[in-house]
Amino acid sequence: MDRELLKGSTPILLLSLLSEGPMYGYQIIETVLQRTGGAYTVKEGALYPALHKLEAAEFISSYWQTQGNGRDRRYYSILPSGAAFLETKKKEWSRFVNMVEVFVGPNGPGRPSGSKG
Amino acid sequence: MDRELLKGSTPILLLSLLSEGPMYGYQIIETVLQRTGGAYTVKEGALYPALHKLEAAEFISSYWQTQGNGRDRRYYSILPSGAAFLETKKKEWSRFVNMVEVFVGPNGPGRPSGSKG
DNA sequence: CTTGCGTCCATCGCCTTGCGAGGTAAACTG
DNA sequence: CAGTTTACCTCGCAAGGCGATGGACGCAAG
Repeated sequence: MDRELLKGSTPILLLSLLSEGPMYGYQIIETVLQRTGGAYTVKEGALYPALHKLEAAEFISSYWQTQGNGRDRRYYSILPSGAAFLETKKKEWSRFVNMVEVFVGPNGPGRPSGSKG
Repeated sequence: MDRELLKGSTPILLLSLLSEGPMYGYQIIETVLQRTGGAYTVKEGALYPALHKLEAAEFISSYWQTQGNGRDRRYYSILPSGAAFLETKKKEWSRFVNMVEVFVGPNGPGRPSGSKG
């Protein structure tokens, strides 16, 4: 996957994931890996800075949770402002995709546009 | 439009446009402006470096065309390798969009997924 | 105990990209 | 002559993803 294409999509991914419930970093990496069938891996070097930025912007908040055995996890959960930001980002995403598809055409192979699940 | 989201999409845009026929820089800017209804402007600072990079990679070639009155235009046309690269990029684009939509969901408002043209 | 692996956090420098600003030049308008 | 449009181009900056690196803990193998 072209890394340049990925730029800017991380916040939406993170916010979307977090809108389903609190998650911790490693779990996010695993979840993305599983859901994309191994096609995409969120890299730590991209994940943590993005998470921290989102937190600094107060779109998400974090709390440490001890596992009991010493294995600490930092959970992130979405805040109301983050949910609102997500909606904005989603619309922006739609506009972006539409914009590009005006040129490349939505008739791309392997991309059914009517399948819902 | 978020500039970060745009990153990496320029080559596809350019190659797609050029696959319709030769164009010159200024014309590309105008065309994109028109087709997106003014929603998106390819900036010169992004366009020319991208064009040069594409040419250096031998995906496109250029030739100067004098207007007769002195107004020179540099036309760019897509090469076979560029067309092949475009196809690769299109597939990558589809994969990318699908990947993100696995998380944000394709149920985004304002983005009809059934309209074909 | 030591080695290695998996889990879990995080940062740093590098590379690439888009953008704003700046520069050059010719034709047309006033 | 001055301003706008057409038409090309480059530079420095900001921002993001990535690979490398590092710390810390638990568990299994030797």
